[in-house]
Amino acid sequence: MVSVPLSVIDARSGDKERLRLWIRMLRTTRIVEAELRERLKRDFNSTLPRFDVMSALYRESEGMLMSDLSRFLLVSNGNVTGIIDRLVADGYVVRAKRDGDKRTSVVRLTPSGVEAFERMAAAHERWIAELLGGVDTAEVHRLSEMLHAFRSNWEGEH
Amino acid sequence: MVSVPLSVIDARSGDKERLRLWIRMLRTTRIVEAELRERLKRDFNSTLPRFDVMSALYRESEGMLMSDLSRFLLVSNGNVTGIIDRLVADGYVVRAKRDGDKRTSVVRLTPSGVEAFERMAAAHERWIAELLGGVDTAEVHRLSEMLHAFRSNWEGEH
DNA sequence: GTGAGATATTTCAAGCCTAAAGTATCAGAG
DNA sequence: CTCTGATACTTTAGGCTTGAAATATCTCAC
Repeated sequence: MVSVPLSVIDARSGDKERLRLWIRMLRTTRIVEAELRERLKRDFNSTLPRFDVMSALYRESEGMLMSDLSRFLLVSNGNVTGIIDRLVADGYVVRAKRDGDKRTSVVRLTPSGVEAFERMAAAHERWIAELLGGVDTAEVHRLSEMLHAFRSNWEGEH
Repeated sequence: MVSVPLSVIDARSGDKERLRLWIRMLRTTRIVEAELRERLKRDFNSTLPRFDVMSALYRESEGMLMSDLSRFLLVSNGNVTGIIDRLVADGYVVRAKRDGDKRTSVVRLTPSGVEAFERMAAAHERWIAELLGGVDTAEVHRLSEMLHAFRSNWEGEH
């Protein structure tokens, strides 16, 4: 007689595998992130967080609220304030008080910001193609779908 | 007559897919990391970097050099110095000047550090099982192998 | 043994990041 | 109108992170 159902044993061993998966995912992400950080600094004297912010603003040419940015980028409000401050200092972004609500400020890229972002984005895309080039094209699709499913599932619950 | 070989077109479209994959991977990692960070803070008043350092030291009960730690964790030397400083202040880690070489210091967990890490590690494993529970067990294995292959490939080249 | 370059670690300045507290504004109940 | 709670944003304290400069020590050719 077996004292533990097989399904439970399966779940347990699956959990070990999940832990291993997480560690590998974290490590892979860090390796690629470190490489991107280094290249952004070297070629554009910029950073990943700045790139992320500019990328979000590029897609929303009308501009975004600070709170939209922090929600979209999954970072805190105060964090966005600092990054935007530095982008404004560099002339890549402007804060505007447009609508009636005096609490909000709409931030958007300046023409100079658009130009800078486009150059960075082109390089970024080439770098990713190079860095992930070792992953088989068929597997890229599978993997991408899995991660998308994970995230949809997560957001459904939270 | 086709001006661009099909293989090139394939490579191009695969690159777009790789970019999407990277963005999804980064986002998934951030979601899970944010959740872990929050729980480590809430339940153990600790952080992810501290957990990583303690995890490395736990596996090497004889202790590690600062430079071994920074190499293993993929972070800079100066970074490790700060994290170890705080762990020492908390009584979880000791720096020892053992061998002949007066430049190096061997850091290792104290009994209190071992005890604290074991409690955190148990919770951490449960959390990962919960957070990645939505991923099918068969896919976990596939995914894990892919990432392992990616990293081996990367380290072969760098 | 001694001087040059290599190695181990720390310090520093600057930027990223969070949670929590602070400021200003808004919206709605009464 | 005015009070109350919600919302948008900034500020602050503390920790993480890097790359580069600073210290200290080691190694080894001479």
